[in-house]
Amino acid sequence: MKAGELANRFSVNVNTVRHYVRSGLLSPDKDASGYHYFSAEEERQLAFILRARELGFTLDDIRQLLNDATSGESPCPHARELIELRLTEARQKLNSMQSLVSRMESAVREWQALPDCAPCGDHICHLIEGGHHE
Amino acid sequence: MKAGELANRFSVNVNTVRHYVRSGLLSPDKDASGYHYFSAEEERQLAFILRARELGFTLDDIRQLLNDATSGESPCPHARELIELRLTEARQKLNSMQSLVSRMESAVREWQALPDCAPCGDHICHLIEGGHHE
DNA sequence: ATAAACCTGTGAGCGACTCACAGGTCAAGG
DNA sequence: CCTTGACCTGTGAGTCGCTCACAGGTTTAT
Repeated sequence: MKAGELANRFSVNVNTVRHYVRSGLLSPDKDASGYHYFSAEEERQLAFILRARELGFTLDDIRQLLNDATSGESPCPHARELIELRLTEARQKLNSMQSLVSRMESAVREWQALPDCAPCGDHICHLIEGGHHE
Repeated sequence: MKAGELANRFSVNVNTVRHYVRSGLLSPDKDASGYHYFSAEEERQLAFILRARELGFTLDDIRQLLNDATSGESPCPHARELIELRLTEARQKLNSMQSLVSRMESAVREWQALPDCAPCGDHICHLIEGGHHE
């Protein structure tokens, strides 16, 4: 199977597949004319990569898990450590996204009652500068 | 006021200040020896930038708002449009972060009952490959 | 024979910093 | 006067995970 076909089968951009090849997550053989040949094993490996990505692993994490597996080690202990790490990070990011969204929603709400400002030199945009709530 | 002092006053990394200078959001004059001189106006402008950043505007957005203001236009209409745009994006990102976190939490929960796998050739990591729920 | 539709590697762009580096400037202490 | 150290400068590159563009090679259909 060639790159485009594999990409189609998994509904990902062909450039994503090529990115994984470039960064060593997939290592397909090449045929005589230089085209990549993705075997069933590569296919399974791509499925693994995509599932791991869905679970919040970084590509570096995935590289490490794949290295474990190919060097005969169980990747599971690393997977457990890494997912805890990524989950902590994801929760932090989620929190900051939540406060961002509510900050933005408050601003939009407050701005509805406010007129546009004319540029008068003592502020840049009173909407933005005005509503501090800390 | 020089870069480091300004950065301290606003509790931001001095490199952030320098980044804003480099990308044209701040345009301090320079003294004879080549050092940047941040006036009270620059200071107010940095405060504006930081507040806008808190409200989810991109640096490009902020650049546009500053351009409006310096070209004598009221930035408020743009601010209103842009914040709606960024809010929509932020909500989408928040949603995807929420589903990511719950996917990760489910995985961690399920994995507690599962043993580490030995690498047996027909899977890479059964923890990761196992639990699809779509 | 030629055009369309693939494929290849490589380089660059996204966003908002952050760090590293080489070199200039300045104040304080000996 | 000189050195040390702390600051400053511009520039280049790294982060992350793609995504696109480009120039050129291959294959397939007409």
